[in-house]
Amino acid sequence: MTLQTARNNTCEACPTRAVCLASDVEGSALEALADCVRPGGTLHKGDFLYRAGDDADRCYVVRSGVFKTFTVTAAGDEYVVGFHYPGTLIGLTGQASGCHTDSAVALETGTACRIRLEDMPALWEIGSGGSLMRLLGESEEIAANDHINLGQARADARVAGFLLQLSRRHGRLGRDRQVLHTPMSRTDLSNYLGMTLECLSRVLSRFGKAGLISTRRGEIVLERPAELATLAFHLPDGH
Amino acid sequence: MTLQTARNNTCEACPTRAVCLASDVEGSALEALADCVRPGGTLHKGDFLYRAGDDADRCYVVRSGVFKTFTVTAAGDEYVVGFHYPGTLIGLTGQASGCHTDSAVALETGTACRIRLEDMPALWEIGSGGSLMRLLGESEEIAANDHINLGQARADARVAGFLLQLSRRHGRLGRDRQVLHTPMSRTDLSNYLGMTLECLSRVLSRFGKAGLISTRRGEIVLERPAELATLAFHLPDGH
DNA sequence: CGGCGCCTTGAGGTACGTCAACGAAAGTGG
DNA sequence: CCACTTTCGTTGACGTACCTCAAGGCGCCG
Repeated sequence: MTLQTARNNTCEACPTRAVCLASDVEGSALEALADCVRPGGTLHKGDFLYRAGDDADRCYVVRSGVFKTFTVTAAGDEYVVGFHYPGTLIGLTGQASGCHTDSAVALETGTACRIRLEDMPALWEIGSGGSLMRLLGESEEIAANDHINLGQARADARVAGFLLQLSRRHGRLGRDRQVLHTPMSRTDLSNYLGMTLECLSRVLSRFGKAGLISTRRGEIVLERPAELATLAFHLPDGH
Repeated sequence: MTLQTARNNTCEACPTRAVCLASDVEGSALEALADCVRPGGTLHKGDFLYRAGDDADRCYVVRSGVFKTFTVTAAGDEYVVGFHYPGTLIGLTGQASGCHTDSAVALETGTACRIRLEDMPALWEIGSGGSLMRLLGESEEIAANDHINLGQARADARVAGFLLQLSRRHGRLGRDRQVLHTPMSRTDLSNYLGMTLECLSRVLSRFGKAGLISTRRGEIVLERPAELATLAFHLPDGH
């Protein structure tokens, strides 16, 4: 690997830099940041970023692609806990016990940056502590949003709420808010949303027939976001 | 206020110290910690720790009592997002936007310590960064647990899962794992669990008649935790 | 004692889970 | 390139659990 390609892996050249740890960092501090935040190798669909039981001596920020986190019960059942797009901090679960309690797997080709816990103090010194707090706050907000969303009795409301949240995330990433990139399977999505595969399929079919959305492979297009919003719970501002 | 009573408010004298930021800190560093973590005044039932819209220039750790966090929709509907016992970090929501998106209110008399964001780097220097990560990780784990729990279709499973999670939290706090302190109203609890008040009441009645639990005012006693566990989803270890 | 929250219990409709079959798309081997 | 296999997604019929609406205890406080 040449120096040039190595440079391309730094925060300075990162396409998601604006929504990540480097958002408040300028100039020479960027180089210091590169010592703390190490991009990992390319992961392909099905590759694990980390597994349940691994030492939790670091956490990760998604750089590209989409990752799914999940836990497996003693009975072998899988529970999908989250879908993580670029600029999302993951891998904090297990900081309490010392090893990860969940696993993270790539849903498509992507990369993630590793942050070793021992580098955390340096991160604060560089001045990206504020960015770190922002990422932590976003994690909490997504979790809170999910909590409310899953508490909704109606499947329609849960699906609509998920689509709108994902739309907001797309907006923050500078993507088209109407064309949602959804590399996860129906099985994973229904698991995540706390409903059966069949129920999710029916809801999406209904939305499609009503002209609210259209579905392509690995993509869901919001044709009428405003009408979708009437189906979901509604928070005061662009939560 | 005398010096003595002031000392009683420090981490050194805190009853929940072992599960909080001070768990890894010894000796003189405890004094430095006291400069970062300031205990707030006593809050009584119904008092707000913070409100949606307040500047998010600090976060909080519950020191005593129980707090509830919730968001209010544009329509005025309240959604309970969490119940927070001593040793829990709250107030991170809003770090992204600059002001809190949820509110925190005391469910009974209690106190919370404030951590100003500007003191965060000092926290890391003192050496309690690891503790902070542990608290963050616990937040994430609770959120993940809630996500799975709420995804359960059966109300029985959701309630059983909640009771068992609360039991584990009691254990960490050194309390009796069978006698759960539950100062929240049925309305709040049903809201949190994503079901109606009536449904929750029926489930608790059923559990009571089956001899699994007994309910007193502000208390739920787990008579047969093992049988409750068969009703809830089951994670590999003491999650 | 009467008023008021809070919780409980009851009856009926609806939505989602379950079981099952079908259809569509991608990957495999000849 | 084409059948085969596998995986994934869709659609249908039925039972059950929860939501809705409604009435009835229980504790608290004036």
